[in-house]
Amino acid sequence: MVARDGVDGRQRARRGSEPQDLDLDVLEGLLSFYVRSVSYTLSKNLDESLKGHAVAKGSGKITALLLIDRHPGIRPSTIAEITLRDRPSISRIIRPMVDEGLVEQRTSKSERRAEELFITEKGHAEAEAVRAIISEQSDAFFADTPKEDRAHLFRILRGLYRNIRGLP
Amino acid sequence: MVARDGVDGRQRARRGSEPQDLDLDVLEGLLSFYVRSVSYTLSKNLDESLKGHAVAKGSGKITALLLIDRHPGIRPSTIAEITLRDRPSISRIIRPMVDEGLVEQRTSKSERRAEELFITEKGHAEAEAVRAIISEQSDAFFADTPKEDRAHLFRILRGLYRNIRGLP
DNA sequence: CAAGATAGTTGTGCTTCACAACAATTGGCG
DNA sequence: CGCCAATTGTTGTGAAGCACAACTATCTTG
Repeated sequence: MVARDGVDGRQRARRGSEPQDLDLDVLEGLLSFYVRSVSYTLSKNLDESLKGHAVAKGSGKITALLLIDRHPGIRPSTIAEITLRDRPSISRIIRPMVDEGLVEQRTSKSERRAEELFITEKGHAEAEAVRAIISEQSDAFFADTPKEDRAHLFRILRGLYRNIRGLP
Repeated sequence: MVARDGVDGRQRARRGSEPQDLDLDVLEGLLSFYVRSVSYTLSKNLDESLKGHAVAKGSGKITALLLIDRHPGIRPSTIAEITLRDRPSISRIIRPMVDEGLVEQRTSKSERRAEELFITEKGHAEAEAVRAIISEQSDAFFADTPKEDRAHLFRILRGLYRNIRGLP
């Protein structure tokens, strides 16, 4: 019923089959499709905006930087839990940040297995800059979206995240 | 102030440093963090539910299957536009589906560069099965979310997607 | 002190995805 | 008609994200 052609002789006008008018409701139930699209676009935009910014490329680095900035002494395994990644991933995310002098790593006194992470001055400045860019980019992304929808979206997504994590 | 320990002698109870009570509002503005978390969890769940189901592993295959099922004659490049992927990705997604007999590929009569994709009976059955599983899994995912929030989320995400695509 | 659990690291491989390059085909314009 | 640019699908190649296994060091428990 949809996107059919040829029979009615409109072969020539079909230039790319105009994907606009395709029945996207096919994917109605496919939440993951829309979520993926938004997620993909957001992180691509972010990578673009942060080009050259030490933590560019990879939402993992950004999240880690912000977490360490606001939670001095946080441990890698905690970051792993929060970001739904495993410990090796966090380890590989943090090492370059230490190498670049954004973060300092000290073994905990009370538990010498654990490492405590602290932001450096350079790292803090970077975190501030990143926060500004994120905010700006977020505004641009939502330019055509009503403010209340934006608030809704945040609230709902945060709720889903808490469910995923098993938080109250 | 957060995640501190040792001083008060509660070393034993610190099992994982209780990341629950961390101030997640740090990431308030970081929409991409929540979106990534939800996206990641959804596709992981989906992969799990679809284990063994031909189109398991990869939202790309699922989307392609459903699109071809509902839009006979759709072309790979159109699927690429819709799913925000590039043509090589779609090519590599579709070939195994053709090999497994889910999809048939015929070169268009009016434009011999283009391939038109059609669902086979086997593919249609698979699409139906996949739709059922998706719906089921979506219900489970939203079990603790108010119905209206779910509707909101769909509407807002669809709007953002349309913005991304430049659709009206 | 021995056994098991935990924190962080390193090794390795899988999956996703983009960019570049290519052949085949089409359309436009002299 | 004939050449050139654009488009469709494909293959080559490499980068990035991420998981699982395995290892060392440390801590807890019996």
